[in-house]
Amino acid sequence: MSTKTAYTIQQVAEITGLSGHTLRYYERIGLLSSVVRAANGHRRYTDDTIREIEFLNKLRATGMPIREMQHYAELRRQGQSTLAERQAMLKSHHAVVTEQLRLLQEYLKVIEYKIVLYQKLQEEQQHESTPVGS
Amino acid sequence: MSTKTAYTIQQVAEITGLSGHTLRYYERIGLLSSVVRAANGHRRYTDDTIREIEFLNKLRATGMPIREMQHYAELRRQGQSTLAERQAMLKSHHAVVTEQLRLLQEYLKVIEYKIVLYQKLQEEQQHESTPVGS
DNA sequence: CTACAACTTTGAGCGCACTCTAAGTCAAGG
DNA sequence: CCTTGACTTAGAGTGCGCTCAAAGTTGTAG
Repeated sequence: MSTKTAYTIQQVAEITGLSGHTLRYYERIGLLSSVVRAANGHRRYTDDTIREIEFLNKLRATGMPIREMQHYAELRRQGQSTLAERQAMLKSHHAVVTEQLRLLQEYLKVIEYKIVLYQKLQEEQQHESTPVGS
Repeated sequence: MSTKTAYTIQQVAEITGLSGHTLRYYERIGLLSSVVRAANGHRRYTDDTIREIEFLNKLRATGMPIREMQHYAELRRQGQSTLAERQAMLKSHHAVVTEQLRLLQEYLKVIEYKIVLYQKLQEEQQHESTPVGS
């Protein structure tokens, strides 16, 4: 009943959506802690590592720079004494993303407005016989 | 009554948040149509151009690649016959951004969850054996 | 006249986040 | 034994979006 499921790099690539190249890259820049090796030197990923990668993916997708993720990973490695600092990082990132979200929504409205405007212009065009400059 | 207000590149930089370098760059890759020159060859921007730049900024901020913006600008230059295509581009981009927004909100929730988790872990830590103080 | 600041151009350089190449190892199958 | 294919490493290359450098012109102030 032990969760000894060990994934190959190929499998993890499929599961996480990262390429094998990127998985190795993430490991060597210190984003991934402790990837175990098989007898032949090949990487063997655990469920834990996969969950770790999936969280990293969410940080990336929300725009956290690699640099910051490296810092986060470093704190993680230092153990529970860094819980507060990690939490602070997440809070700060949360605020940034929230603001980003607000802006996106605002800009989306402008784009919507423009779509409607283009609609009107096209309708005008069809009701007119002679083209008019914009 | 004519709005003859002509801005220097420096002024436009301040207004739009883009650097002078970037304004020239945008012009040479064809994002900006028709920037008029003063007698000495210096650029003079109109209110119209500023509005154009501000809209481009919104497209950029919502993640539209420069390539796509170039296409959009090219269509603009071709006149009102491209209204439908430009509208289609904006609609497509709108859909992409909306999806992006959805994902961001989802990931934000995961981050929130983690912040709460870290809170709990810290509280546990304080209620346990080891004396505080570092 | 000189100095300086603000612009101009062309083209090179940079930071980020991958992405790929080359050369090598190893285990399994024919 | 030989080939195949999945892996390994270190390091080079790529694409994007700027960003800067160098050299030259122009207009104004002292």
